[in-house]
Amino acid sequence: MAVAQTLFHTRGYDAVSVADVTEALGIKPPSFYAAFGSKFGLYARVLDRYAGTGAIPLDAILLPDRPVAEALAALLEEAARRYAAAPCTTGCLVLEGTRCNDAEAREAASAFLVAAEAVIRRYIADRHPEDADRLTDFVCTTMAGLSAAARHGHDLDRLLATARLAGLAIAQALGD
Amino acid sequence: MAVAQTLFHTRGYDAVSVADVTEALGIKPPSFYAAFGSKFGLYARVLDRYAGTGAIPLDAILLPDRPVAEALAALLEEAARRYAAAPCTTGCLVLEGTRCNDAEAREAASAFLVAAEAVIRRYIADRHPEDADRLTDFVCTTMAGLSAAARHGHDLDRLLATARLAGLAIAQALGD
DNA sequence: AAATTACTGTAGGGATCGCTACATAAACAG
DNA sequence: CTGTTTATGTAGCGATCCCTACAGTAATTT
Repeated sequence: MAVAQTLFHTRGYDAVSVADVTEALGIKPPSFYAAFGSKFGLYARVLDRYAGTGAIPLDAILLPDRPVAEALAALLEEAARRYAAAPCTTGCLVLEGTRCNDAEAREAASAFLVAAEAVIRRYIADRHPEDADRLTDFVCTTMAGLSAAARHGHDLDRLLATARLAGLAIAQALGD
Repeated sequence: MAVAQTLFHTRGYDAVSVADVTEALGIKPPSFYAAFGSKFGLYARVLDRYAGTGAIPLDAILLPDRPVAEALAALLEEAARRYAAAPCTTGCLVLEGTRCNDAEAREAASAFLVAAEAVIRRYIADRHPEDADRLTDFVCTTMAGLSAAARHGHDLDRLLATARLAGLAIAQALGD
């Protein structure tokens, strides 16, 4: 499972073939299909696993007793850190998964994205209801940008600098 | 050529097959290969065409007699407008092209991206040399985010709001 | 008009894709 | 030890991919 997660994260859903997976796992196609059902079946399980291992722990960052602007800035910085943590698995598995060419896989990844957006929006709306929509859009768009930038080769320092600049905008929008 | 550009912009390089193109153009494969050489050959010509038709006119926005922060904010707003202009061809053809699974096509798109980044960096460095690198990263990362958000379905209003928030960060970083 | 060139359509090659039928081997129940 | 079940490996199916050899038509040249 870990190697499959690395494969999908490194190359993306489309670029990983079942043959790649079976070779990496040292199994043959029939064993693969007995275990996971399909390529998408494996991907769905990888997404679940990612939510628990590689994804950003929203609950640990978006704390109720923390200034909203500070929490959102910390979220962006954490994204920068995770997206540049490993040289091969740059960016976000979910965000990158939402743009693959398989409709089923795309929708599965989008479901995780929508769920994360909802958590962020609810957190903001709790104290700044009138800013929740546009700030959620801004945070998620910035995270998508950070994921893309990481894939383009930006290292940790560059991603962090970008995340901090975005944090400035949030602080300003929330009235310092 | 226009229909090919729309095809690549709508579905991405990988998801467009030569059969799709030949059918859309009403020609047969041999005629296609006589005209364009290969799928990549067509894509390279589409990228060139895009630079003149659909891409953002950097020179018209990044004017020397304009405050840098204002120009960069205008650039982001223009990106928001273009990325949401048509319902099918959302996002940026070049930015989306940099993440396809064909190495040759990816590098061709990346070349356009690098060139655009260089223009932006030079424009900033002219008056704010110490901020050029991180502001260029921020602007390009935000544009990548806007392109992704457009593909995720954000409409013009949402993209514009995000772009304006990012503009705030730029103004603040350049000392208001 | 005859001959050469340029082009188009048919048909298919070679490779890879996700996936599976079938036969063989291993593990277990009686 | 026999019989059943489970799992693995071999081999390949049908579809699609990018691309091309070849034959036939149209246009141009002599």
